[in-house]
Amino acid sequence: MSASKGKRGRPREIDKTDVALAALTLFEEKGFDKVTMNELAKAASVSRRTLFRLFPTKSDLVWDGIWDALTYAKEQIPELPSEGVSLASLIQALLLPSLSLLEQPEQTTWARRRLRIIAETPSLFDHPAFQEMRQILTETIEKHVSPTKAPPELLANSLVSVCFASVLWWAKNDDVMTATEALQLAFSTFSELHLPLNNET
Amino acid sequence: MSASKGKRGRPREIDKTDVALAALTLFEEKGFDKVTMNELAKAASVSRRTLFRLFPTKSDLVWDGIWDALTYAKEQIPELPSEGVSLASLIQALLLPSLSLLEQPEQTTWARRRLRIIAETPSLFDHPAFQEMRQILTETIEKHVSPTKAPPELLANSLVSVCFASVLWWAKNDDVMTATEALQLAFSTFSELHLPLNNET
DNA sequence: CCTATTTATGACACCAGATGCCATAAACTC
DNA sequence: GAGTTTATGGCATCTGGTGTCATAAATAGG
Repeated sequence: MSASKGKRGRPREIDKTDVALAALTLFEEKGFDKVTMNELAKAASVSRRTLFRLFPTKSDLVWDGIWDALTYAKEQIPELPSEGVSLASLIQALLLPSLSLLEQPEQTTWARRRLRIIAETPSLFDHPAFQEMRQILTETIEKHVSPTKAPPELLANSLVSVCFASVLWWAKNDDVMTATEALQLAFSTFSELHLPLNNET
Repeated sequence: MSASKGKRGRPREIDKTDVALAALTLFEEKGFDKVTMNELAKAASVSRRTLFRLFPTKSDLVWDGIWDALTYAKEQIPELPSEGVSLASLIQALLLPSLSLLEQPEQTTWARRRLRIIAETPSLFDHPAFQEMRQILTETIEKHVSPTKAPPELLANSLVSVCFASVLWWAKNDDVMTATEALQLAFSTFSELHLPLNNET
């Protein structure tokens, strides 16, 4: 399972997932902010320094393992028609499938535990990978989607946010509906919205 | 201008806004993360401890002064009809007016400077006041808005996120349109979206 | 088997944000 | 002027995060 593929040096002795799991449990018990890294290192029988090498930031202990979704979305971009894509198709081709990754039986238990911790900890709401996601989505909208009235960057950021909100909500209410259904519901509610536009030219 | 209203003790000697202004300038020059609190204290001729008393967190140096918008939204809630409000009316009554507060001539210059710094610094994307905003909006939707297909909490969180995205976008592109127009555009784009709903019962 | 290389690990020191504690200085009320 | 209230500053400490260096363990090659 480890990367012992003809590589030279000493192979990894510590299982990252074990450490992350111990961390998740502690976070659930005491709350993310109340758990210190020293404490965590002791609980996982690892030195503090090694813990930081495995997970450069405390937040990575929670976020690691959720980002397959992002990877998936990136991989699907080349499959898009080169132009004239509708926003709805973009959501269907990139966003919805990403969300449903979280619902794969293999991952969904861990993913929900992680997301519930995130939902309870606003300081975890942002993650560097989001920045990448916003930028990629902006570029994709600019290149592939037929022009809309709203600027691509605004759309991309809004889409990412609504996705995130949907996923967090799902993690706390997975008995009600799936993550993809939550996202669809959010958007369908917005579509029934008719705000008067004041175009003052 | 200071709160010297028949109050007892020693009056404030330091002008908070002066300190915040010096901070903003430094942030703009070097980037939020590259400015240290020690440095800042020296630049503002205040002791480190006093600086932290004035602004409990570094992020407050940027966020303080933007939250009149939140206060305004809270004040408007009692004015809502007790039930049967549409989501569109809610947006019009609470969210859009809050945004337009940022465009008041007196505040807009500072507000945009602050927001531009926030836009460039993902670690500033969340602020404790957002939590309050999400919760208030959730409760307001539950009590005043006629039931929608989407759960109130999901709607509230999405709305807050889209507002925030719109405001950030506006701060970077204030020459193109106003913040309220940006928000309207975002929603109107979403309205034209028709995602197929897969209700698998 | 021995050596050189690669890598994981751990101990130590250090920076930066944040907080608690205590002493002091400057008003303000009486 | 005496006592009270409040702002301020210095100090110590906690916590997340990083750099550095030495050491231990495993592998490839002779």
